[in-house]
Amino acid sequence: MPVTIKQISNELGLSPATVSLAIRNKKAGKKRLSPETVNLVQETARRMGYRPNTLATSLLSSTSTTVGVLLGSLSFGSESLLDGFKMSFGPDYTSFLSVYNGEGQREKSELEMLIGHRVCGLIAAFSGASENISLYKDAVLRYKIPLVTIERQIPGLHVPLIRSDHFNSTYLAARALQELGHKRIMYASVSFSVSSEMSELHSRGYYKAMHEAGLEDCICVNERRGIKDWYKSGNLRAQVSEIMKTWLLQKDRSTAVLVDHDWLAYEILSECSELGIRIPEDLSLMGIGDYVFSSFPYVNLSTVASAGDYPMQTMIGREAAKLLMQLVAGGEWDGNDIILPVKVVLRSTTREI
Amino acid sequence: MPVTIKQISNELGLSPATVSLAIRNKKAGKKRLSPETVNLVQETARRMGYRPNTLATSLLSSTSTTVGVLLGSLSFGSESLLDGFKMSFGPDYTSFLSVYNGEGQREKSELEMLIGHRVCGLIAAFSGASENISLYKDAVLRYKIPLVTIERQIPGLHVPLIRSDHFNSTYLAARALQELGHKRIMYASVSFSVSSEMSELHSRGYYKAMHEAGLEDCICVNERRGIKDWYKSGNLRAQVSEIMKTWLLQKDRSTAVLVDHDWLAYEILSECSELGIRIPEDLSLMGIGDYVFSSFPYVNLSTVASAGDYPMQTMIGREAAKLLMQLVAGGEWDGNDIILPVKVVLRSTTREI
DNA sequence: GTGAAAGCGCTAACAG
DNA sequence: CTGTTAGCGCTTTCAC
Repeated sequence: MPVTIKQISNELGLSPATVSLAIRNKKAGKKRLSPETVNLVQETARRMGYRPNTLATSLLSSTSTTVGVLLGSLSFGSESLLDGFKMSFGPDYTSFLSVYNGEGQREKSELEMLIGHRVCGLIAAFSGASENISLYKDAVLRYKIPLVTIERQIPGLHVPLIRSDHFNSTYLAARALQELGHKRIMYASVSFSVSSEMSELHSRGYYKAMHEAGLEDCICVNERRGIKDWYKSGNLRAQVSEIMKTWLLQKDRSTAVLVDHDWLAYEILSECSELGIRIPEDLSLMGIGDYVFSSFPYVNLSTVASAGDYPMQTMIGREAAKLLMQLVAGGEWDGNDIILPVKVVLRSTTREI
Repeated sequence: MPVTIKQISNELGLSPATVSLAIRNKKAGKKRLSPETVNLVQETARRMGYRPNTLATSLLSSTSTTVGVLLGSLSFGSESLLDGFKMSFGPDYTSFLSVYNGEGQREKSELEMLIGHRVCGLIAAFSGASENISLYKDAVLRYKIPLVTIERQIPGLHVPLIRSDHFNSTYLAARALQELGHKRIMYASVSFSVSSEMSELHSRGYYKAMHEAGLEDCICVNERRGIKDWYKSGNLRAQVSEIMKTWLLQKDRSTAVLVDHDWLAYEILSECSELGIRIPEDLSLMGIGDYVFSSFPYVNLSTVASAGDYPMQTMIGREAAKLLMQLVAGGEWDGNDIILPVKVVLRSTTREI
């Protein structure tokens, strides 16, 4: 049913080559087509609803304008990430969206599909499944597909990583709390299988800030298996109870709690209101991430935000896509990962002490 | 750089045809290849990192396994929608994600791209820009691309629409409030250019419930231009002030307010806490949508939710993709739109009176 | 059992 | 200024 160049050429009694040139108005070399022909052809093409078959063009030119986006899951914040990608993709590029929902097998098949579609570039959130590393290597080394990663590195493959500055998130947060006069600052984290690098950096930032200030650290780490919907209300309840129990049992209670993630803070806010613990009077609370709800007046959570012009997820998406576009255009990578800066935002869940 | 069948055939001294058959292990007709050949070829293909070029296959077969997803914007809730799509797309399908950010011109070019890529199916949120209708028609009528719409109809094109039951959202909500004993129920809405159909149905549902009960209606509609980030904190402030002012000035104040959208309710919660209006003691508040935050204990908003197994956006995505897959497989559409059922969820922002 | 040839839609080279 | 030819990578007849 699609209209082809051949159909137009038959309709007009011209050769396909002429039609092809006329449609794109290509004055290649010295051979200018007559303006009448060009007009006639373009007019006819429009009338017949002709849409060039990108598949054919890509096949012929061995290049495409499609980029693959491979994500581990579609959850809260993904929309901002995708929005960031869109900001930097050129207007002529389209993107495939692939999601593997934390399944290594799916990650593999989605990646195979993207390679099969001969994407000209790739943005991926690697799962960590070692059996898939060779496929990523194939994509980059054999198929020469420029690859930019987010969230975590792919071991053995030297490609750019774009991420938030996890180390400074906790470092600056702890420092900010210290400056408010807090001495006993607890750090609570819920780690997911997906983010071990992140947790590691978070812990280190916190330690450094505490040790530099000569303060004692107090850390409370919990596990949460299953990344799907982990942030939805209720799914963090057990971890939050654990954190609050730890706090309640402290002989010398911390005056501030710094948590891994805003969503954890939201749950703690709930828990505290049930427990009759007033925030920030009884306890200062700080999150990380600055998700939409944190700036919402009703919540007004102190947190660590992107220091850039957009929310962190958007920044990551934007920078990742920007770099990818450069690589696709043949540019060189300077070899450095992009660590996006953060800043502390003090709102009303923290107080001076 | 990509590995081709020809390379494999050269490597092995076989013909491309044999290799092609062996790779897919196709025993077409009676001509079974010798198992040794099959093994040898498959082994070699694996070793060489062969990935079939989908572009070539699609071109040859005039079919593809890519579906186009065209959205007006990427905002809060889009991730659930996309997740819903993914749930129903077959594992062999990939999707293009196109976003036009409310710009008619962009909608056109993205749609053209999708057609150019010869997607086998299309899910679209039409912008309402009449100049683009003919292109949608071209896609469906000329290119025979099955199309499923979400959010709004495309005038003049008889294709399925998947949406939430807007009418019953307000109808059931108003009824629920009546059952709690409320007589004076205000309905406040912030309408966007994008959603006139929705607003219309919302109003009608509310009216019906009030008139059936013999109660007087009180409606307060505000405009909010620019759909991008309309829900972010602060962007609804003016509208919310207007709504609260209307309420404060009522001679006989409404005991309940029903709003168009949970996010509006969140803002009202903030506004009320600043104004010293207690919810639900002074005023019962009900939203529509049941977004993640509504079920969050700290908010606990009474609202209208999906009556299905998943949140509304996910349901819409799931059902839209499911129907599309049926159409792609050659199935017939029964001609009816899919209106997804809703239910009232009473939480703690409403009280009996 | 395997190979040769044609063609999907398009464009680049080269003739005319 | 326009037409002919060849070929991108793949699969499908149809011969051998």
